[in-house]
Amino acid sequence: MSERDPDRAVSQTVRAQLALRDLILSGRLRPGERISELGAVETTGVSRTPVRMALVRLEEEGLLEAIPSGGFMVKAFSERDILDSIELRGVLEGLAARFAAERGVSARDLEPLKESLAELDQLVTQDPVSVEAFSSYVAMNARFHALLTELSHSPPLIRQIDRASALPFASPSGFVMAQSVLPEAHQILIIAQDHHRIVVDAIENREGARAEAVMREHARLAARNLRLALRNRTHLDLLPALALIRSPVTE
Amino acid sequence: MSERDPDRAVSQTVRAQLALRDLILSGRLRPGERISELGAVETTGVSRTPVRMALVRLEEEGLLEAIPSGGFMVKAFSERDILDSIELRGVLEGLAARFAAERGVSARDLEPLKESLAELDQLVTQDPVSVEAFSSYVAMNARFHALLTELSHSPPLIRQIDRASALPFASPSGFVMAQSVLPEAHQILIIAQDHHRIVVDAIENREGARAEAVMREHARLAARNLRLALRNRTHLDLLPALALIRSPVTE
DNA sequence: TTCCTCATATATGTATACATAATTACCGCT
DNA sequence: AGCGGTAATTATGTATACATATATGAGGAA
Repeated sequence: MSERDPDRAVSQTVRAQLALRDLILSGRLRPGERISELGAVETTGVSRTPVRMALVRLEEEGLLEAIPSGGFMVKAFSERDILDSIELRGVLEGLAARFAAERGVSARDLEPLKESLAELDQLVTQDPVSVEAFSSYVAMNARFHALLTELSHSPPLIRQIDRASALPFASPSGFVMAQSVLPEAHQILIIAQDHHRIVVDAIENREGARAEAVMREHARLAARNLRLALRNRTHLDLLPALALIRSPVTE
Repeated sequence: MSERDPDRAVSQTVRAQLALRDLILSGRLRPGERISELGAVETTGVSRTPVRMALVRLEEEGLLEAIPSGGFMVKAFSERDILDSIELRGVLEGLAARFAAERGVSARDLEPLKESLAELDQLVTQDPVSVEAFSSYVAMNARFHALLTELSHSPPLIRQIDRASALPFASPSGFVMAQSVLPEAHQILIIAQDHHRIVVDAIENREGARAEAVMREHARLAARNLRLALRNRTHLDLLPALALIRSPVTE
């Protein structure tokens, strides 16, 4: 009853979850910092019950860690943790691609993936890729990966991939924006798109091992992007997820 | 204030979670059935708040599914879902074994795994394996898999494996008890133990690909056990997890 | 000065009351 | 007799009040 019209659409729990996630990823809540329920109530404007729900969900999401004595703290990640999360996602996406290849995909189901591939081609072929192009690349890339995952037709696997990709630095598009300011940008984009093309081809020809291997290697591009971005320390602001890293990157 | 001494140790939330999980796995709550919060309050004896917490956690655990209009229902699994979950666990454990092999494990860290291996040997070498032996095999097998997972030294991966193994039919020991009444029991046990031995050897010699491959194949033993158990329809009561399966096995 | 203890305060865990949305049942109409 | 609409009931989402456990600070004694 206390709500105005514009907010009525989403639940208080979701609103609290979004607000807290934003606070964490933006770095305003530092890794290791304890999250006060009362404080969260003040900043989010909702009561303790939905705040607690949101905290539990964020813990399952991997952004928070339960404190043994009670409550939650912001999780801290090492660079190794991030690289492992990327490798993990690659392994899972590799399994999805192998399932799709081994089990076969109807031409009708493969259609959307090929369309997505063609859309990506449009972007990659322009030589100086504009920053706006990178933004839309992020969305289209996410769509390609989502479609590919679905082709596994395996709900348990899709669920696990979603969970693994929930951490922003592990998502398929996690470090794409870092490319936009790197000299190697265009090369990496071309290679990534080649991976996309190969995996579609492998699925179509039911080459399971090939599809799996290329998706694993594809994920490692994200690891390369991360390392490159950490070398040239500039433009780390493009990667809010790095606010969660343990020691080095805090400005 | 309302608690007696013996119960004070665990929180109401955990108690509700355990009670509800037991209700689900025992099949008293059927797949697809909506879980009434009020009903859960009556059966568990705790109030709505911890019940809701438990429901959220069980959803993240994979046993419940959120209903769009609100509330939760018991999740239903197909036989394919179960087989995929097993394959998924194998892939993740394979990654853990590969990490351990590639990154190297100190002799001191490998010691507990070798001890666990030796303990398992003791059991496997008796020819007619007693039913009690199978029970302790379940615990020792779980320990071996947990130790192996830890050797990856990768918190994100360990976390994902724990999540994947949370579903009872996907856990490393999920279908071991089914073996106890199967004629092929001893053979499968011997093969499984050989896998254990090989993965330790592969890790010790830093053979990443071999370690990964054998753990994948190892998980497929569980799939074989499942299929065998579903053929000889006897003793399905040893596998309470199958209460979650969609169509066939409901008595 | 330092450490231990006790008291106070604040935090989380739990219970319940209230409001709103959804589902169901019943009645009327076609 | 079947379908649709409305009302009533029940369910979930939210807020808050209460109890308990933990953490912190102050005071006293060694």
